[in-house]
Amino acid sequence: MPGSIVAEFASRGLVHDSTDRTELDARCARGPLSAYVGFDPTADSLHVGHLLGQVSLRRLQLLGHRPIVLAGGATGMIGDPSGRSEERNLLDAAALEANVASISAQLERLLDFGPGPSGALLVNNARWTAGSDLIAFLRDVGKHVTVNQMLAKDSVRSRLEGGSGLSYTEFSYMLLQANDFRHLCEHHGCELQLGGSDQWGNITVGIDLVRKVLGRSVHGLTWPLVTKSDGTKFGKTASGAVWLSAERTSVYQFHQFWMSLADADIESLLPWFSLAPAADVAAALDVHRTNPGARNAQRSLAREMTALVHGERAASAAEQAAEVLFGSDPYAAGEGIFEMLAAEIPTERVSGAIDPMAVLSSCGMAASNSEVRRLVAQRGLRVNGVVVEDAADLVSAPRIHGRWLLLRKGKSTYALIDLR
RNA sequence: GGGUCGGUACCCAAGCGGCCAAAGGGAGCAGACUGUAAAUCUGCCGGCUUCUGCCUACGAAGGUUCGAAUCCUUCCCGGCCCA
Repeated sequence: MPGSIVAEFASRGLVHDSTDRTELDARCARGPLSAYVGFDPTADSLHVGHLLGQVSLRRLQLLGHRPIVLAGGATGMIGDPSGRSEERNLLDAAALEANVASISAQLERLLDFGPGPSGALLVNNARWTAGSDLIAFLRDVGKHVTVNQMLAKDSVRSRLEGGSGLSYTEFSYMLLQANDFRHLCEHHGCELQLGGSDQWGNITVGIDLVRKVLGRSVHGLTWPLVTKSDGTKFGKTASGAVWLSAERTSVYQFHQFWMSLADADIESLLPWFSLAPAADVAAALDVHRTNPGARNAQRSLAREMTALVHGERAASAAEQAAEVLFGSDPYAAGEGIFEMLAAEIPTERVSGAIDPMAVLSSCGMAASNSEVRRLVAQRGLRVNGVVVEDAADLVSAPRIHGRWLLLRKGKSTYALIDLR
């Protein structure tokens, strides 16, 4: 007997809006159901902004239900106006197709695509939308949705009121999404659509369409928007989005992203993202509250998310790297540790004489010579844990294990120089 | 098409002939305090530099002037109003 989605999501504060919960509960009790989350493949990697959707599907899969991930190969060509103040750039079909392909590899680590009633499914709406004919679409889909309904959606209204307007193309987005739900219900028995709260409008259009076309009653559930207490956008750092692809965001950086979450946010983020049982999460938060300085909640979420996305081994490597960097005397660390660190933090191989300015800019520590001077003057640069008083100190600093120099800028920006 | 207001550094925004690499705010970087957090305070924040200057920059191109982000001409782009 699969578990209750409502109970599980509600206990974690993951329900923002939902259709009738008693009905959905009753449906869960009857057996596994299929549920879907969509994403627009606007890049060749997912980022942490997408992760809650995927984790939610995993959560539901662990309850015994079947997750369907929908790649918006067609809708990505349109652009969802929800939560956007301006029209987006349109991507071409080939780019979207390539993106879907590389993202599917990432999804395979997050979800179990094996056979069985709860095996995950990846679908691309380009398959059933790209070749569809306009007249048929207008008759089969457009006929069932009134413009009055569409105009009432927040996403549309805010754009109309905001003066920026929206194109007919974007206006049609919700119809395509509704049709996706209809397609998935008809061909894959999908009965639930999940999404962030900004998707609620689109989801309800789909539910109505399914009822009218297929005469079936399906469900929708949204989670709250992931926000941060300081008002900045979740998943964005100064250097841009935090990606799931190790090529775009190193495992170490990914790990540090979770590690450095604010206390004010971890209380909601831990239950949202962690797949551990609610009781365990509550216990972890209790520990955290008694000693927030230990950052135990952040540490365990960082570990879990890194392991989920990059695997156990990469996660412990990142964790160990962080421990060396933020812990002890670098000279005390074993030789093997540095080999590992080199894979986690920016590392610059240098042969021959060191040119301090060149090295610092090539390893990404500083963008210009004057920045190096500034940094040194402000005592913000360390080699092997010792403050650099003069850029020349870089040349004279003793090499760890005869080979390494560990650079540190400020508190938490590191780089290695390999002088082998 | 006509009118009008505007385009200043990463973003917002002041300046409207010299004292302007350009006020103020935000972002960013560093320091102090801390807990790899938040808040707060301090410094830096175009590039190069012998730290003294030099170079590049106020939408673009020309011009006036000893001197222009500031004045003139043309062009490009955006907002609003009228058609």
